[in-house]
Amino acid sequence: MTMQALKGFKDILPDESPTWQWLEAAARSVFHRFGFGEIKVPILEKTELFARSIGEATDIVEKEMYTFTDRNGEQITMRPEGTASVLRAFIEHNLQARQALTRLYTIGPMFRHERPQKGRLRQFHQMSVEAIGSDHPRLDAEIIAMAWQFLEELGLSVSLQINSLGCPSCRPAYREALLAFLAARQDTMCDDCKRRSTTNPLRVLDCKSSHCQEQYQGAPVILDHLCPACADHFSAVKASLDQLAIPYGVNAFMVRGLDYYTRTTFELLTGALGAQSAVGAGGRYDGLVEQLGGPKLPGIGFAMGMERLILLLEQQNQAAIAAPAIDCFVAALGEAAVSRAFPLVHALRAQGLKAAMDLEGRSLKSQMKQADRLQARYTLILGEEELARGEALLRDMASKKQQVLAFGNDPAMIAATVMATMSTAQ
RNA sequence: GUGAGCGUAGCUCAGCUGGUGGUAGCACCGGGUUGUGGCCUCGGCGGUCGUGGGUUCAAGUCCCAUCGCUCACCCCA
Repeated sequence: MTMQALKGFKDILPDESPTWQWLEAAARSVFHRFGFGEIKVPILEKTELFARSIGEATDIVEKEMYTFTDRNGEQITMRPEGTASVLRAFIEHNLQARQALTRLYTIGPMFRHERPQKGRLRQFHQMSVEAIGSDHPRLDAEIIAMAWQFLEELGLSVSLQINSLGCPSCRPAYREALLAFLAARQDTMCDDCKRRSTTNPLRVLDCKSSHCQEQYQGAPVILDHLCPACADHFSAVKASLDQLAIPYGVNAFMVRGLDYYTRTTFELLTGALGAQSAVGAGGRYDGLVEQLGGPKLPGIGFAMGMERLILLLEQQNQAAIAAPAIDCFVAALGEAAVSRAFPLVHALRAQGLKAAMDLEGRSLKSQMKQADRLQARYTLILGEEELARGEALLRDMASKKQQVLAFGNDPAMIAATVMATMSTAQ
């Protein structure tokens, strides 16, 4: 093979970019209605930013980051997620001084060095949303509702699961209870679970092995160990979701892969992504802004995986991925006509039409085929006979009806005639 | 990091137990219609069978290695 893109890195070809543009437009539309503003942040950051926010012991930081030394000897990393960078920018520019609650979103590529598979790439794209400055449970519900609204507008059907991970005052006690429970079962659990019980004990309860699941019946559940404040908060989130008629399931075993999450976490799940199940996920991170050296402000956010959304759109909403049609194809026969058509097409484009022509002097049949393939709504036929009579034929491709247009020497005038005729014909 | 499957035309793929690579489909170009698309029909273009070794009289086919892709585990959007 000749030159190829890196493993897990994909080109987005012209065929697919209309879908991407449509997806981004849909996201912006919803996010703006909910009061979010776009922030664009760099793709490279100091490694320390991610190590401190995501957590030193997480898989992402331990083995998945694209980290290298730049020419000045500084350790830098290609962002594996968006929240850390956005919060860094929030702190750096004192955005909290402008309003009590800051609502930000960012769209762009993320990088994780994993083995690629369906719905998972090394460079992938996320739409990442953050709301900083309030720990009110209604904000949690509002954020989840926005994600839900977005998916509804995309025409996608997914399921929502929520959980609460507690806070620094209730999580340690739960963790202890869980560790004790797991310690008693070390001999009978699978190897993965043994490993997980030291690296990420919460994850053990999520094991797919039915043998493990059986012995975890009766395991301590985080929701039973929440402190009163966290329990009230979670109840209020649920009540607010009910108020908005957002359907959700509570999954006490839901865990997040990043260390910074507190209290509310949620996932948007589907069975249509191969081994991957989440199209989007997020949660509250009340200590993170302070931990990164900023003011003591709570926050909540989520990320949606764009490649995963597009996989779903392909299955659930074909209309979203249709190629755009062109307005007018100009078919010219013979050098004299082609020479007249060339400036005409330019004039049509200048007037705002999507116009095309064949430059190679192919047969009319061939040009009609091209017009058809481009899904042209109209074809303007410009042949020697018409030219001699000072006319052109405008063919409606769907109805096959053709009308004769007067055809003078001024391309702009012709263009105006074509456009006027087309708009009245519609 | 671990495991499995697959690399034949631009794309999707046939190719049985080794015996000269397909009239295959789609796409592309041209003809049937001396100037009219989507259907039909005829023809044309198009291949170092991923790469390198080995076995054999003979390898797309068997063996080894290597590169690549895909899917799954782990983990995650």
